Amino acid sequence: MKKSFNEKCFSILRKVQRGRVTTYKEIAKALRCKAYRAVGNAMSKNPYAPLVPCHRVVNANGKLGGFASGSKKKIEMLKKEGIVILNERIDLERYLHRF
DNA sequence: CTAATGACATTTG
DNA sequence: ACAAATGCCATTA
Repeated sequence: MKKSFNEKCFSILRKVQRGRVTTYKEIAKALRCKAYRAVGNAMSKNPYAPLVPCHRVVNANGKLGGFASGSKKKIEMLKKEGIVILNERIDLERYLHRF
């Protein structure tokens, strides 16, 4: 059985190491699609909660985006991983993971 | 199959 | 620079 779109997203996101982030667009690009919307949807479902670091996924403009347990929580987690967040924003130039 | 939805992105004011 | 409007894609009802 072929992998669903979300499972592909998870496979990619799973590669993102600690202290690093990615964007919905980057994931879509890795899939050779423009379905960043669908990627976000997949994350919201996220059946592989601890296995997939969905909190390391942010918006393309460096903003946080959303999070099931609250954006606040997301910020805390990222900060704990060593990521510097300024004004609820992330320096993508520095932390963006490239596939 | 058609319509509605959402953890987005880009363009416009 | 910020806020609102428009466009996009896959999933779900």
